[in-house]
Amino acid sequence: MPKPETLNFFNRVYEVTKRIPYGRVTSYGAIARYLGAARSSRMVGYALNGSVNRDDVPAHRVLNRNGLLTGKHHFSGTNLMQQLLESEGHEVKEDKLQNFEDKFWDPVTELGFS
DNA sequence: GCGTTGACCCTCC
DNA sequence: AGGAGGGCCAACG
Repeated sequence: MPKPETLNFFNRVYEVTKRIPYGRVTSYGAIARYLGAARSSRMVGYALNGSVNRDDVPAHRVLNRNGLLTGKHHFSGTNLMQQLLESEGHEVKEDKLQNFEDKFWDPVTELGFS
């Protein structure tokens, strides 16, 4: 995360989201904690709403704490988010990612504190 | 500048 | 164990 001061909340969310490795997923709360705004998890989703138009931000790799595809409704197609996840080797059933904890990627743990 | 809104999360019945 | 409700905080109108 370069220059946190000059980057607003949205851009910081983008930076973290872009660093999610292929085949891994994370949660809104994890990103929020990494940004130091543990109570602003809703804003993470709000920010991703603007980033979904950006093709450089893999917003489909961000789920809620239960591994549920809560934001699938904001994608172009209803099942686009699920198909993107399935194309990365994930297993989605009933809008919920299977084996979520195993594929979970915590930026605080993986990237460490900024 | 105030009131509403939300791709969430935690706590309490 | 499961559901309902409140809290948070930044962006939007």
